[in-house]
Amino acid sequence: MGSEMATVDDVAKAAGVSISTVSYALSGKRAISQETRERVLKAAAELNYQPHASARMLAANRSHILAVTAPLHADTDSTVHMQFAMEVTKEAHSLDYDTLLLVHDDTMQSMRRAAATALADGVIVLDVDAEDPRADLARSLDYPVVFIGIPHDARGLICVDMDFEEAARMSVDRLADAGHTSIGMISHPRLTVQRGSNFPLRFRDAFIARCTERGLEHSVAYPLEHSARESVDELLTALPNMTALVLNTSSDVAADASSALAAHDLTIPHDVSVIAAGAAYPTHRFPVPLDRIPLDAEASCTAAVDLLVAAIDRGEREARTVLIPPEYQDFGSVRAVAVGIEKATQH
Amino acid sequence: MGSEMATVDDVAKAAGVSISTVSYALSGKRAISQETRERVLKAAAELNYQPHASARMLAANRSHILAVTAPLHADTDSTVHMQFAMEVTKEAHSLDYDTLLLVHDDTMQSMRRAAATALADGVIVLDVDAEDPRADLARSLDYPVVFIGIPHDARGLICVDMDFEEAARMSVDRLADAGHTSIGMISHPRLTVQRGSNFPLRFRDAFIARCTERGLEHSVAYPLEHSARESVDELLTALPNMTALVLNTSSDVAADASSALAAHDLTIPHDVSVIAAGAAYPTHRFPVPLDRIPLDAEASCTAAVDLLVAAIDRGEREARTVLIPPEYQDFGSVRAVAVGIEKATQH
DNA sequence: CAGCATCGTCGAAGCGCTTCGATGACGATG
DNA sequence: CATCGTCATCGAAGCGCTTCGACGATGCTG
Repeated sequence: MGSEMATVDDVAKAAGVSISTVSYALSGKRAISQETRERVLKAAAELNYQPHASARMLAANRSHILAVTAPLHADTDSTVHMQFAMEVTKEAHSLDYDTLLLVHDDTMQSMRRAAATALADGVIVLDVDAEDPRADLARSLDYPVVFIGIPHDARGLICVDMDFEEAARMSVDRLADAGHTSIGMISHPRLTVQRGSNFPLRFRDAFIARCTERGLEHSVAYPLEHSARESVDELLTALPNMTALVLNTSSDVAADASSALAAHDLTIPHDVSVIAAGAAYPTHRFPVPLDRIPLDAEASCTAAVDLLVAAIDRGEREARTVLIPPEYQDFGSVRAVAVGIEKATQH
Repeated sequence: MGSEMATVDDVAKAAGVSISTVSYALSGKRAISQETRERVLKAAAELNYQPHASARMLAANRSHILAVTAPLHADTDSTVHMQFAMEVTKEAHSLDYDTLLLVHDDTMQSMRRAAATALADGVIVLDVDAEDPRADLARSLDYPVVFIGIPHDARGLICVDMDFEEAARMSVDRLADAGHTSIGMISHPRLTVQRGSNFPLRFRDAFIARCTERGLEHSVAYPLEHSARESVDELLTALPNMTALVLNTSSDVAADASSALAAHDLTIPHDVSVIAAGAAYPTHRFPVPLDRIPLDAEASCTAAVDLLVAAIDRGEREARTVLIPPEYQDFGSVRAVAVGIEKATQH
């Protein structure tokens, strides 16, 4: 076990062939006779040969490492990013890549370093802002980069993200189809939105557009911190007849929604139907479980890593944006409103 | 920016010195005249020279990469591990190391590979079980490994962990000093404990020992899933006079504690004083904020990385266990019991 | 002033691997 | 039977860096 690490030379000697033959037999990059290959494989196995990573990197000019950058905003929910980092790692592993974690204040510099020193073969960018400076960096770098999230100016970039617009439409449609005509929405905490995180805006705009399209009363609130209370108050002022609530917000705020509604003597789903859309956190264990359109880390990360590896291994670098279709999970927090009765009471 | 990457040769030519002089000037491993060094530094800066990572690794036989292994137990709270992974990464960065994320079912193999291919210079092991097979692996490997968590057989290993025993004692003392005489404890979910995670046992045993020592009534419950309800029921059956509760459990269960107590018409801290000990999650935003002895990822990770780097760079490989002293955070969930009155009512 | 450290620099030998071009053996071709 | 293409293998040239030993120059020492 501890015995000195075996090298290609050792394998070559043991198999009675040259070094290059060993290399070709193991990589399959040139034809090698069945017989010789088997001899090499056997020798390699017996010596427990493992190619020296840096030697391989240097010679092949490829590290088989992907870098994952996650900036550390104070307001950012780092557990979400880490979930993404994990999914990236899993998918990368299945494609024979390792992942390097780059979590520094200065993501730009990390990215530049990873590229300049050839430490990593490519980069996955997490937590993308609308005006993310890493977009320009990526364009200038001539180096494979895939964004999970979509910056405002996505020209020339490869991006993957959940289809937040579709998720918003799906939420509105679900509620409208159930007869709701006055829908509130709680967005992400003000700070996140102000910083210019991209997806809250996309979701909100699509929400408003769809409500307008379907002729629904609507209003959007931005919570201040970790509580939903003020937002619910706001919404009920703006929409006294509100019977439905769409949450596209942080875990804290979503968890607080039912008690915030309870403060107004409203219960889910009897008085208010609720959907948590783009939720990275589970909602089925909330005191009142909520219907959910999950932010599916696995789907996004798988797609992103596949694209990145394609860019590295097969040179597929054309810009493109891949949207992951949302999926609706029903936990019973949306209730149909009897339209006739509703109308009757209003008249 | 995009221009072809500069190499030592380029720098050497630009500075009018030999390659080795450049290397020594940059590394400082041999004396170089002030004047020459400045010339080299200037040339390097102008060419934006960044040493090629794999070349450096190969020549120096050191990758400047640390591996972080986090096995993926289904029952495990991966966000906690990821928090640790992040802290490790931050500290590693400050010591000029990068971190590779190894999150596979087969942690053993990952570790072996990292060592055998010299991909990483050392490994940080997270989520350590009492009977963790990685302990034996580490002993057999002659390779720097640091455990965050303490396996049952820690001989020959370098381990870092929070001092759970001390945290348990601290909790008991706090409550006992406040006059409580009947203390319940909710441990980690049954599955975690059964799997042999190490720290729940250490905490529980120290809790029991201290209670016994101070002559306090006590009982321990193991929740089944994510709810505290059954555990609270159990404890109140075992300890009808219970006035204090120590939580050393998962975030879900801890968050549920106040409502589980409320079901018995008990409020915190009026009827029951509560301490969350060894909590990786924040408790001050709970409906009722809880006193907390945090599981301080930063402290453990900093210590662990420092030890690992010492083992790598300075060969300090002697076995040792470093315990991080716990720290008490008061959020008002512990209330003093007037002993005289208590006694009076009992008589 | 011969003898000896010390300092600053250079050249060259690798680190372990990949990969290109060359070579020989062999059967197929005209 | 000379020629050519294929197939399997080998040798050698790097990849970009670190590091060891050597060497001239300089400054001390006795």
